[in-house]
Amino acid sequence: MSTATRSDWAEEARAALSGAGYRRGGARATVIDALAEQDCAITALDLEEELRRRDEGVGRASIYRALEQLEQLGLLQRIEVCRGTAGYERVEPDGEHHHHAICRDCGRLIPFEDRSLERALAKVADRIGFDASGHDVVLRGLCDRCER
Amino acid sequence: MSTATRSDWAEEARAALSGAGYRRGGARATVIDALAEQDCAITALDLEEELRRRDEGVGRASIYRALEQLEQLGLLQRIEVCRGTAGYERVEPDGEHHHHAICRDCGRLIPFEDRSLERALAKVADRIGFDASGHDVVLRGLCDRCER
DNA sequence: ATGACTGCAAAGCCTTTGCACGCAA
DNA sequence: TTGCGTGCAAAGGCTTTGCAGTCAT
Repeated sequence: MSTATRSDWAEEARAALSGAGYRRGGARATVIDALAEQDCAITALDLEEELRRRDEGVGRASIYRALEQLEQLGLLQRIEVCRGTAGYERVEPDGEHHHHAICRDCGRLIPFEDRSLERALAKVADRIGFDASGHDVVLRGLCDRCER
Repeated sequence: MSTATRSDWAEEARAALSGAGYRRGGARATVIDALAEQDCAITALDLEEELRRRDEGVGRASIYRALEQLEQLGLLQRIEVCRGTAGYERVEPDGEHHHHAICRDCGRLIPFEDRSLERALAKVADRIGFDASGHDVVLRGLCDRCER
């Protein structure tokens, strides 16, 4: 198990942004803190709503801009959660990550990790000579609640 | 190696549609024939353009509708090729399928197959108790042309 | 003082929907 | 004849961009 914590991620994000020449801005700071607390992928619009509920409202454009910058720096991973809608989640400093099973009925995201899947992915990238910096895996089907 | 051919797929598609109670329509037939010829994923808009070039133009709405119906019947798989844009490709009758490495520089799609990856995916779905009917795998990084 | 950051509104882009007409069955 | 299939145009939904005001450095 990893020893990384969520605040490590926020710390790393701030450092990376600063290193990349970004200034410190209120909206982006709010977005980073909110992302640090998420357990799984969240969409830009859900994030906007959550922040508004907490009275930390941030302009929609600022949210999208922050997400894009963080993704660019390799701090966030973007995944498609519904048709045409993107979700974002932290990329952990130690490389630890998970994938998702997505229920086609209720849309629920079920995160999972699997070592042998990771090994297979690394091997295939090597085999085909592709310099893979990352990968997405999504299982599609019915979750245990919807299956019955 | 599979013995399935592309016309098998078109055949199967027509049969499945007919079995599902769909009538035979010109626009959908054109879309099916065009899909049968593709080597890899194609977007709705690229398909529209290709058909127009061939003077077999089909209304955009009809293309989207056909793609959706075919996906619903399990004859097409939808994958996200660019941010917010979907590509579609045939699901072969024998279950054979491939995945993609996508170059983040030039956007090129490099298809690949891998048995042990498939095994790992099947095992993990089983392990977490998820009734997976399908899966997406995308490797992200730089292709051999852009790496240098 | 300079230039990045922010929020609002407008524009963009892919996709879906409404509707009238045409065609398969 | 019935109602599915089609095409056009309009509407939707998510995301990006333009711009003027604000704030960090």
